[in-house]
Amino acid sequence: MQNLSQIFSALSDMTRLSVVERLMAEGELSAGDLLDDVGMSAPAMSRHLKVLRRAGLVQVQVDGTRRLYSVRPDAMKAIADWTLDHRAFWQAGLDRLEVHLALEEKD
Amino acid sequence: MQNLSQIFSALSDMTRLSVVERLMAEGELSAGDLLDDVGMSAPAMSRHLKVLRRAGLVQVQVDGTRRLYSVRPDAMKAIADWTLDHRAFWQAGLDRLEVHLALEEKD
DNA sequence: CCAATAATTAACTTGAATGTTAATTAACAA
DNA sequence: TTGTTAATTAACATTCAAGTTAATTATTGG
Repeated sequence: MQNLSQIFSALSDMTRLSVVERLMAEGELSAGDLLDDVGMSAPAMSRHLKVLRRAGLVQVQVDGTRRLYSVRPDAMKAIADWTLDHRAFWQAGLDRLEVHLALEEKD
Repeated sequence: MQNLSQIFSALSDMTRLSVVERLMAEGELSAGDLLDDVGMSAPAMSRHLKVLRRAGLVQVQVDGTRRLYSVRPDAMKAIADWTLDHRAFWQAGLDRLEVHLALEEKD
């Protein structure tokens, strides 16, 4: 599994975040499929996919002349794990906020 | 709440990711405190903090000449929510992987 | 008021990221 | 083989990110 900041870096671009979300929703897609309606050249998309690959967020399966991309579940889990590792912090914080709002309502 | 890609962008830098983790572990710290052992100029850190602020990841509380920074729980929750929104995807993927590994063990 | 401390903003340099078009590689099909 | 399609790599231009030092703002204490 890759570095977490590298994963975040890969997702810091709207194009790449959209690609990942689309792959999770629609399953594996080719580089050409991912190009639809994006208004971007093929080489540009190819490089975005390379960034996602190197971050460990997607994997490729060769299918003839096409490359089928899909999201790696373990990469998504790495992010989920990180948030859950700190859940005690943000859960407590949100609870405090809720109490605060509840008290404010009384005024 | 800010854009998710903006949050990821803020966390894509190791310095900033470390700052966020340190703030979650130690509670609120001043800009000067955060500078310790980082080997970086104050202006550089100041700008990292600005990035985190604009992404909605941290908040500031003025205390005399110091600025006390802390992590905003709702920002962390936004990331957690995103991963959980797609949990069905990566959970299923990991289960499949587990089955795969279990079957491989039999050989 | 004046000096000291904390932090930010300004100005500048440098390296990385992102897009383009052109060229290259690889697989398939006539 | 030859031509077509899919995708990537090469080369280049431009914009953005991140660091530095110097200057500025704001608060506190003598």
